[in-house]
Amino acid sequence: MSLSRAARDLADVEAVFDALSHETRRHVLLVLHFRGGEMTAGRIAERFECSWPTTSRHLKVLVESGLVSVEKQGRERIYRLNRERLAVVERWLGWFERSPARP
Amino acid sequence: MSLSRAARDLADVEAVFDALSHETRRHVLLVLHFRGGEMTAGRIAERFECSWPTTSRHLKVLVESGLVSVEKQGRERIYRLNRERLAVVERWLGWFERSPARP
DNA sequence: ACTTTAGTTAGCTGTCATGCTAAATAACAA
DNA sequence: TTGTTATTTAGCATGACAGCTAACTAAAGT
Repeated sequence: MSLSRAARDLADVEAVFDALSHETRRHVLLVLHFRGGEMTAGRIAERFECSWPTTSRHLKVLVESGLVSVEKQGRERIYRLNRERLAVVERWLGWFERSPARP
Repeated sequence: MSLSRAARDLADVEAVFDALSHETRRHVLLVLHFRGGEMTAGRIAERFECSWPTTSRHLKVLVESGLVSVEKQGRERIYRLNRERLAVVERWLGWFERSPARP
């Protein structure tokens, strides 16, 4: 059973904003971006204070939000930034450009 | 003792993304926008399922993030959308437009 | 086969957010 | 002053989340 378009959009917004609500996750996205868009889990984790499993879970949240994707390569996992996915945020902000109904 | 600019920026991003992480709060902002930018607490609350105190707390979070401000008028409180504050999000997104360091 | 390397999953814990109801405040109306 | 309306604060219960360590999986090296 598939969701309506509106419901899907809402779920996207939910997932993306939820992922962005944690400083570590926002930071991961920036690190990914400034390192060229892709890195292995290990190279990401070594840049953060928290334990590796904790970072791993943050990455999972990011993947589930669609902001990042993973590809397994040998025993490594390569995380890749999906820049286009940030459009979810831009689209949401776009509502505030539309002129409100007048009183 | 004042925070450095960078620390203030970081705190702003934190507060704003945190405020935006809850669907109800995002919804409040949209309602405010489409109703012309300002509403009393009561008129906001009546549009939401959750109890009035719960909405009230959401409003508080929004105010603390700077996305909304309040003004007391008689026994009512008027909540006002601060559209410019959404620039915090835009600025953050702006990082991803900057070209990453090349490898 | 055994070890090392890369990374995730499981399970636990403490903290914090969210929801509720009931009580408090504060302005206005009678 | 008593009551009513508007709204917040207090206090509590529940649940989600983030952190940790330990255990697990899976690929690669020896």
